[in-house]
Amino acid sequence: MIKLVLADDHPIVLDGLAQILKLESDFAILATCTNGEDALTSVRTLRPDVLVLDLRMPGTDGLSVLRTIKKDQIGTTVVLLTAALDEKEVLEAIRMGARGVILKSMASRLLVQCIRKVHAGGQWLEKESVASALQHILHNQTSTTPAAALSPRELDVVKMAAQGLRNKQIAEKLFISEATVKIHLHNIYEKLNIGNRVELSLYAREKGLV
Amino acid sequence: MIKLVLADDHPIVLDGLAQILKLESDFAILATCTNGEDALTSVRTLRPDVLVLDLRMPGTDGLSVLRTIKKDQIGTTVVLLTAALDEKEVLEAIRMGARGVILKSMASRLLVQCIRKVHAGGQWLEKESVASALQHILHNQTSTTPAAALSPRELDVVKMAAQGLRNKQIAEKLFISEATVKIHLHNIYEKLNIGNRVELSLYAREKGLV
DNA sequence: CTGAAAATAGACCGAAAGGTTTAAGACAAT
DNA sequence: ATTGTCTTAAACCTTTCGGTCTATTTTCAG
Repeated sequence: MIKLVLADDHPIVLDGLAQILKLESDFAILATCTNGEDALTSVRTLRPDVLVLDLRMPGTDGLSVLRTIKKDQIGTTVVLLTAALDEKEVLEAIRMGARGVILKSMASRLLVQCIRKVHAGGQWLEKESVASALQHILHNQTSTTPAAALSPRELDVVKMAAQGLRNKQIAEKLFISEATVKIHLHNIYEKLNIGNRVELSLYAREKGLV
Repeated sequence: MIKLVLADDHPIVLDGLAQILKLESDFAILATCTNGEDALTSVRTLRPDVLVLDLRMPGTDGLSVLRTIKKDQIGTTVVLLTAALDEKEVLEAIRMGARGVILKSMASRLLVQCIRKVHAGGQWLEKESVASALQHILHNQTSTTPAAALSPRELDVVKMAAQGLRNKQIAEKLFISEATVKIHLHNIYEKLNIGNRVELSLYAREKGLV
C-alpha cells in the first residue's frame, strides 16, 4: 500500500484528485489538505509515503512546505502538482528535493504512474521543465536568479520603488539620502538590465519580491 | 437524470471533477472537454442540460463559449467554474446568461448543489461576486469600475505605460505626439486618483488591463 | 443644430528620475 | 595587510515626467 497525503488549495480540485487516486486499489489516502500548514501537520503526524503538493497556495505555499519537510528530514517523498510551469520554481523545487513534478494539464493516469515510480525510488520530472531546469543546473550558479545578485539594501529599495514610492520617500523610510537611493537604483538597473521603475515594478511582482 | 458536459483545460482537474460528479446517481456525464472548441461541439451534438465550464482556458475561453451558446440559442444552462474571482469577468458572464458561478475554492458538494439548483431553473451565484457585481449593475455606468471611466484612447495609453514604455515610445506606437500622451496620462491620474506610473502599473495589473 | 466629451497638440515650467564620476567608511575574506 | 563588496554620499548633468494653460478638430447625443 502506498500511503498518500494530498494538498491543493481548491477543495474541488482536491476532492477530484482524491477520487481519481481512490480508484487505485494500492493507494491509501490518509488525508487531504487545503493549505500548506495542514499539509505539514498531516505529513508530520501521518508519515505518508508520498505527498502530492500544489505549488501555489495561499499562506504557506508548496515550496515552503517542501523546505520544511527537507529541513526536518521527514522521510516523505514529494510530488509537486502545478498548473503552469515556472522554470525558477521547478528548479528550486528540485533543489529542495522534490522527486516528481507533474502538470495539471497532463492526463490523470500519468499522475498515478508518477506516484508509483516516485514511491519505488525513482524520479518523475516533466520533460519540458527538466530540459530547461537542467540547463540552469549545468550553467551552475552564474545566472540562477538575478534577484539573488541584489544586495539586501538593494532589495529594500526595489520593494519600495516597486510599490510606487518616490526616491525621496524611499530615502526617508530608509534613513539615507536621496543620492544613495539613486545610486542603488542605478546599480539595480544595471544588474537586472532594466530601464525604468515600471519595469522594475513588473520584475519585482514577477519574482514575488513584493 | 441531469445530463452534464464538463470543460476544463487541466485533464487532472477535469477527471477529478468527473469522479466527484459520477458519485451522484442522478448525474449523467455525457462528455469531458479540455478546450473551448470541444466544449462547443459537445454541447451542440449532445445537448446536455448543464455545462460546467472553466472560465480560463487557452484558445476559446469560457466567455467565448458562453457567448456562442447564447447566440445560437442552445438550451444548455451554464455553470462557470473559476479559480479566482474577477468582478469584470463575473459580471460579463452573468450578462452572457451564465446561471451559476462557483469557485474552485468552494467545497465540492456545493458544486453538486449548484448544478441541481441551476437545472431546476434557479440561479447560483457566488455571494462575494454577486454582491459586487450587483452593485455595479445598480450603480449602472456612472462609477462602475474606475477603469470604465477611462476612454478607449486612455486605456491604450494605460496599457502601454503599465508595461514600462516611455511617453515617447507610446506616442510613436499610437501615432500621436508626446504632448498628447502626457495629457492623457494627466487625465488618467486624475480619474484614478493616482500619483505616478508605477502606481498606474499596479492598478492596471490588478484590474487585468494588461 | 448645438453643446459636451474626446482626442489632438503646442508651449512652458518645475520636479523627479536616470546617468556618471568620485570618494570614503565598514566589514568580510584571503 | 590587502582586496573586494556594500553602503553611504556629493556634485553635475540630461532626460523624462507631471502640471497647467490654451486651442483646434472630431464625434455623438439631445
